[in-house]
Order: sequence, then C-alpha cells, then structure tokens
Amino acid sequence: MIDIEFIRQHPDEVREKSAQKSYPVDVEAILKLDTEYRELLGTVEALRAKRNEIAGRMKGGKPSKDDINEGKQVKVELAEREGYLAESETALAAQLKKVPNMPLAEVPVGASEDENKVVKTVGEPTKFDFEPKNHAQIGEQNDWIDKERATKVAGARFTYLKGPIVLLQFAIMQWVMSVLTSETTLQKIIDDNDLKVSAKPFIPVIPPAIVKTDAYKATGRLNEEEVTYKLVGDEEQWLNASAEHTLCNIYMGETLLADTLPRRFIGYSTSFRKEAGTYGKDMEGIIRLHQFDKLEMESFTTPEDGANEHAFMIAIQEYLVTQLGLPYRMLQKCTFDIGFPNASGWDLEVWVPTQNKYRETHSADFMADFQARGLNTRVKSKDGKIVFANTNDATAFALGRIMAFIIENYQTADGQVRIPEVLRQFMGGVEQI
RNA sequence: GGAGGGGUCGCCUAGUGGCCUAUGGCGCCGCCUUGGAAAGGCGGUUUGGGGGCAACUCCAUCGAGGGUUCAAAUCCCUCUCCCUCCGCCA
Repeated sequence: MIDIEFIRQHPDEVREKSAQKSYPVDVEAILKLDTEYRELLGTVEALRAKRNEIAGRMKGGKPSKDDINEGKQVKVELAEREGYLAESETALAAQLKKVPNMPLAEVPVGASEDENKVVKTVGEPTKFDFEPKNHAQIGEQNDWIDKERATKVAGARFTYLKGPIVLLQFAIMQWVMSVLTSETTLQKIIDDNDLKVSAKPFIPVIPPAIVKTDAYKATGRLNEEEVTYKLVGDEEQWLNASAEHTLCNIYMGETLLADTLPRRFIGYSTSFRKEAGTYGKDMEGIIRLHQFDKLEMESFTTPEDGANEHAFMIAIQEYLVTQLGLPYRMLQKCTFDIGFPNASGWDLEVWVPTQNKYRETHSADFMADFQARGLNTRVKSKDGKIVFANTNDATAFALGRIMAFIIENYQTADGQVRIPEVLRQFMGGVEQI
C-alpha cells in the first residue's frame, strides 16, 4: 500500500507514475474521500471526547439522571456517525489499494514489455554440431518426465519427474543452499560487484504451503482468477503460489529492531498456479506447470538498505546462472512490466536453444516500503524511530524451468545431458546423465 | 476430536463495571549525587491517528472482531494463538 500522506503531498506524481505503470488512478477522488474521512473523524472524536467527559463526571459519586440521559443521547449520535465513518474509511481504503507503488527514477518508462531494457547479454547462444532436441523430448525418451501418466492421475500440466532429473533437482537445491549460507561466497559476490551490503548469510526456510486469506491478501499477491488455488470446502485457505507468498508476510504485524537486519531467507516450496489464460502456451515439457518447486530469496532491510539489497539479489542471481554456465541476458523492466507493488524489477533470461530465444528464469522485485506497509512490518532504529521495512524478493531458481534449460543447453548428440561442474559434487561426482 | 487454563505498554506482573488519564518490579533513557562508577534519589519510557506553525491537545489501543451499558482490561458472543491433560496419528 502507498502512504496517503505521499498522495497528499505529490498528487501529480502519483497520477503520472501510476499511468506509466498502466494502473491509472483517480487522484482527485482519493483526496476528496480523504478530506471527507478526516472531517467525519473529527466529528466522531469530538463525540467520543464528550462521552468520556460525561462518564468522568459520574466517577465516584452517584450518577445523576441528567448525566445518564445526556450520555444516552451522545451514544445514539455517536453510533450513527461511527457508521458513516466506517463507510468512509472502507471507501478510502478501497481506493488506496488501487494505487500502485511508485517506480524508482531509474526505471525506464515504457508502455509494453518490448520497452524493457536489455542491460547486458552474457555468453554466446549454445552451438551444436547436431540437431538439438527440446527438453521435453529428451526427458520423455529417458523416462525422466512422464506427463501422460501424470495427466491421467492429476490432470493436465502435471508431471512425474523420475530418476536422474530428480537427483539433479536435489543437487541444485543443495548447491544453492551452500552458496546462500556461505558468508565467504556472499562476500565474494559483494566484492566482485562493488556492493555496499552486509554479507549476512541467508537462513534456509521450508515455509507453509498453505496461506490464510488475511495473510495472502496482505501480500498483495492473491490472484484468485488467474493464479491462486483455493482449498475446496474452505473459504479461508489457499495453496502457496510461491515461497515468497509465505515469506514476505513472516513478520506481518511485527516491529523488527534495526540492528537485527538484514533478515535474509532462502525458502523452498512447492508452488501451485492455475495458469489461467495461458492455454496453449508452453504446453511441452516442464516450463509451465500447475505444480513446481522453487527456491526463492526474501529479505527485510531498513529503508536505507533496500535499493542496495535489490542490487545484491540481482548479483546473486547472475552468480548462480553464471556458475551453471548458461548463456543469459539481463533486463531492467520498464514501468509497464515491473508489477503493481514494485518500485523496481529486473529479469534474467536464459538461452533456450530449441526456441532460439532467451526465456525468463529469474525475476528480482524491490518493493521499497510498499509491501511492508500493507503487512505492517516495521523497523525500529537505535534512536527509537519506527518506519516501515523495505522488502526484496528474488528467484534463486524455479527448479523445473532451470532444469529444462540445463537439459537443452547441456545435451549431447546421443540424447544425454552433461551435468554443470558446480553440481557434480552434489550428485556423487556424476558428470553426465 | 474432547476437557481445562491462559494472552495486560521491551520482559515479568497487579487489576471481577466508575477511585484505571492501567499497578508494581526489571530493563532502558535523562537528571541529581560522584574524581569516576556502583548504590541511592527524581523524572521519563506502548503504538497508531486527528487538529495545531508550535507549545500542546484530542481520539483510539489491555490477542482480534462484535455486543451489553450513561460508562468495559473487567460482563456476554465469535474468532485466533499459547499452555496442560485425554484420544488419534507420520
């Protein structure tokens, strides 16, 4: 959520930047509601003061009939005004929720994803001296990916992953955990990228896979139509669509002491998505499924450290993809594409030989204090000042998707797959599957 | 699933309708005292919001939300979390 005070101070900026993000906002209507709300609040508070005064008069001694009658009158009037106040507050809150986060100044202005800025391209598209197969073909012929039987059992867009590909997934998970929990490795990434952040390690987390409605709504990520599965027969619980959705709200309603920050988590969760509106897209293989496993970074910082933390997460993503030896490019997303709660967003795309293009594998989202305001996650500094925290989240790996692209880039002429160097120690030294 | 007991301002705690603008202790901050400290003394110490240039002032806040009442930490209802016991269980 955005700060109403910010809208009062910068109405033009809010109007302009919201439009740039393709979430047009009626700023005048909000300010009018805000004025009305504060007027009503004044009335209600005056009545409450009167109620308190009358009750105060009756302390100790015997209540007088006049006082009781006056109190009754106030009670009736107060009930009526409080009703109006509640309506006004609801209306204002509903409008405020429609205001997106303001993009940082450096975010390119753009009206479609075509205007995302390619920051750099690293490595050459993988070359083969044979006709490469796509990961679905390789997966099927090696019996690593069984979609037909999964469809029979669970429905479309589910798979059985079997054999070496499962060991590969666990190897990636082990490797990522080893990187993110190592202060030495993190310090190296920080030094190599000239960043100004602490090297405090990430804490591995297995979060709940189910989220209550309140906690989900507070993240701003609940999307019933297109993404989030509701549990059958239960109005109040949803299936997690990303570890982020159960990590960003971990400190909901809490105030953290500044000297305990940053708090960094690397979460592992099976994630569930409806994928509505994607019919026909990416139907082959394991690029887009209703269920997939994901490693997700989440971090809570002070407002001062938020933007640096964002840069750090992007650097970690780049490190991970580089270590896997995959060709990639890095995008700074434009105002249209960064998403409603974002102040900034970067993507990393990996080369996919059989599609002859780069495909998104990573995104890094910086929310500034927007998400924390909705979650009421705050930071208390040494001098006692309390402000909203800054939050960052970023993909470590969507495991299905990265394995698909490892398979495609590392395939051999005889339909096998070489294992990237860094993963071998986590696969018992196996070099090829 | 069943039966009980709890949740009070960082921590512990008093508080069964008006004397609660919530008690006391610990911790923390400031001042006094001291060469400096300790001890002691005095004062302060939840959070959010409204009004005001400000001093200040008002409102809300005793797990959350409703209700009863002129008046609720206190009584009633719903929810939630924690603890103890029973049952079931990977």
